[in-house]
Parts: sequence; C-alpha cells; structure tokens
Amino acid sequence: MLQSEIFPKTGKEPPREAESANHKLLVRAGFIDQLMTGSWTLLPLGWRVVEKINAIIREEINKTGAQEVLMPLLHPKAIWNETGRWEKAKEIMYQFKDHRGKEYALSFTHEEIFLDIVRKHITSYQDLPIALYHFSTKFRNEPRARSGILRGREFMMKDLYSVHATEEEFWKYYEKVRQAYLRIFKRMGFDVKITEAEGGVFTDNNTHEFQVLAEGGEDTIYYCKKCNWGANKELVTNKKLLTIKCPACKSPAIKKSKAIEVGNIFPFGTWYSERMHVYYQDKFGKKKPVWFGSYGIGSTRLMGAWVEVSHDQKGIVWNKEISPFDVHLIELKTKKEGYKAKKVYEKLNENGINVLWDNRDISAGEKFTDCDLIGIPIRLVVSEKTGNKLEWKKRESDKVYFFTLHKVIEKLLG
RNA sequence: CGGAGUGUGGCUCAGUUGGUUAGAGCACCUCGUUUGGGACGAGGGGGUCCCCAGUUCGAAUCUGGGCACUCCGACCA
Repeated sequence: MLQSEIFPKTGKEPPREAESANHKLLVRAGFIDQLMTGSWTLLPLGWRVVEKINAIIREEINKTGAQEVLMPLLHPKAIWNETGRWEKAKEIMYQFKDHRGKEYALSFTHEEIFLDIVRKHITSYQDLPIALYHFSTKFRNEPRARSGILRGREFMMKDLYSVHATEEEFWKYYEKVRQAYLRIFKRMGFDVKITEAEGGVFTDNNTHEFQVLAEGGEDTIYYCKKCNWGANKELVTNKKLLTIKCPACKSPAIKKSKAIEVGNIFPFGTWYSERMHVYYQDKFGKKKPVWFGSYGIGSTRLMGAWVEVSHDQKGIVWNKEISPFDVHLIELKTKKEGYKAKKVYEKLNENGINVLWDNRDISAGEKFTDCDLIGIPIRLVVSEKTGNKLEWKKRESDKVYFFTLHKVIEKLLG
C-alpha cells in the first residue's frame, strides 16, 4: 500500500480533549475517527488491525469446533421478554419504537437470539453440542463512554455461544474455550490475568474475566502470583474476600493492579434454556434443558488496550501479530545507484509481505516521525547511504542494521 | 445522573475592562529551492467566534437557557 494513498493523513497534534494514550495516538495516527462519545469509525489502518485481531480469534475459536455465523442486530421485544431481560437490562439496551409503535432493541448481546435458533433445530442429544459465534457490533447505552476506544456505546465483539447435553460436557467445552482465550491473548502479546467477577445482567453466578494489566485500565483486580487465583475489586468487596492472603493457595503474594477487561466467559447452567424452552431428548427419551454458556472478546477494545500497554513518546509500538503492515518502507532521495524503493516494494509484495511504502514527496524527518507514530514493527530505509543494502530497524529499538533485499525477505518470512 | 473543565478557519491555540474589516502556527493551493528526524522563500484561498434568546448605538467578549466533547464519581459483560 502506498502511504500517499492511505486515508487520512496523520495529525501533528492529538485532539484537544484526549487524555488516554489510545485516544491520542489512534486518532493522531489516523486509525480511528470519532463520531460522538463512544462511537468511532475504524479508518483503514484501524480496520486492518481489528481484522488481524479478528483473524487470530477466528483461528483459535475454530479450533474449539465452533462455527462462524452472523446474527441480526435488530431484535424484537418479544424475544427479550422470554427471559425478562427487556426490563432487567433496560438501562443498557437501546430500546425504541418504530412508527407503528412496535418495539425493538439494538443488540447488546445474543444469548436469547442464539437459543431461539437452537430450539428450532434440535430435538435429540445427538444434535448436541452446538457452538456458534460471530463478529458483530454491540450497542450498549453506557452511562459514561470513555477512554478513547476502550469503552464505547457501539463496538465490535466476537461472541460465542454453546449448548450441551450434560453439565460435564459443558464444563469440558468451557475449559476448551478458556484455553483458546489464553492462546489468543498470548499470541497477541498480552499479559492477561483471569479473574472471577459477578455476572451483572447476565447471570447471578460468578463469571470469568480476562484482564490485561494496564495503568490506563478502568478495572481494579487482585491476583495471586503463586497460583491462578484472581478476582475483580467488586467481587472482593462484595464477598468480603481477604486479599492479604490468596483464598486459593494461602500465599501472601497478592497483587493489586489496574486492568482492562478484554474478554469474558459465562457459565449459565440451564437458567436460560429453561426460560426459553430449549430442551432435547436424552438416550432414555427424557426431556431435558440444555447446558448453556457464552463467551465474548472485545476486538476493538483489544486494539485500544494494546496501545495503552505498548507506546512511547513518539507513538504506537505494534507487534508483528496485530500490526496493520509487516514493514514500513521509507524512501529518501538518492542520486547514487542502489536499490530503488519501487523494486523493493514490488519484491516484498511478491513474497506476500504487507508493505506500507512512504512514497510521499516530503522531508525525511516527516517520514521518520510518521513512521514512529504509526508504529509498524519493522522500518526499512532506502537512501543514498544504503547502497546495495537496506537499512533495517525495529520500532522499539534504536539499532540499525544493513541487509541485502534477499536477507530482508528471509527475515520477514522467517 | 451528580461534580469539574473546555468549545474561535481542517488541527493546536491567542484574542475577552464590549469598539474598525477576528489573528498566529501548522495544514491546504500556485511557483521556485530543498530532502537522514515534523525544511525554506514568495504569493494565495479559507471563519454561522458551539447554538438560541436577551442587554447594548455596537457582542467572540456581558446575562440567561441549551448543546457537544473530555475528566472524576455513580453505573457497567
């Protein structure tokens, strides 16, 4: 991709009102654009990052055996009345009437919708389990949207739902998803803690949250450095859990930290299926409710969370996994014979490497500054200095190396 | 929903004891010179001063009401 063609141009100043790192940097670098509080456009660079995040999630979720679908975002009131959540979740749901007076909601989650699909298509234990997921926009009437893209009124999420014949099978799958989540966050480079939390409008049971340790986070969590125990502040406060010692292993190595919640998994038992009449016949012809769970990851929030934990004075520092491009190619005017950026660009593309080529007719300083701001992990420079080689520099380091094009391709593919 | 802050070209801001035709830097357009860390010269275009009402001979500036954004709190997968 040519940088001269990428929309929009980078900004010199962060927006006046921006305070959080993700807000300042993602806006300045041209990844996102704000329509109103909590409502953002993902611009070409931002969308590329979210697509990369989604690709990782998709790959790992597919491994659990789940299948991808796309469910509607416009929901009738009736389906929400089946579980009583039209009233219970009134505060967070966008509810409205059309001109005939019929009532609808914009989707804030899909438990009811998923179960409606399932009950229409299953009769026997042999039809189970079923696990479906999709990537879609969630609408939530947040009392206070904030922190750039971290808490929006609409945002993108991967949500997965599963139903099972028995409790045992349910927990087996739940554990499978938990492991998939850990792989997803690890691949993206996040330091994630699993914490217990209360279920809010979703369930009276405790649920598991996946928390990225970050100063800019709005959650406060406690976790044990010796074992896997963790809980959010609300749970610790409400249940009066002692946090001097770990409730699980009795170790005193309890840490308190600010964190960003990036994923959540909910064991629902049979509460929802009983209310929505999602039953199947077991081996003995007996009617039974399905065991149900749901599992979410906020993919746009993950982009913001990464910026919160990985940036410096100059800009964002992406890693290879979620960077919008593999390399940033900079060409400086050169008189001597050597590599021409055009040739390098074409060669890299031929090898399936995603290149952002800064072909603009502007000063060297401006190119370097934009390069640091956008934060692609590898910078390649072609200039009078580089001759028959290319300058190679990692975003997070000041060291520069000179490699042949062949070697560069080898390194990028390896 | 409570508290605080902010609203002036595309962006960041100055201007406010009320007084010509509202300014700067950046960005943009034209021409030329530049090119290893946000270059330089010359010329040029661009404004419902957030909105509405009021006070006044006269309002970006004063008064009242509203709206928007950011932060803190309440709230929250």
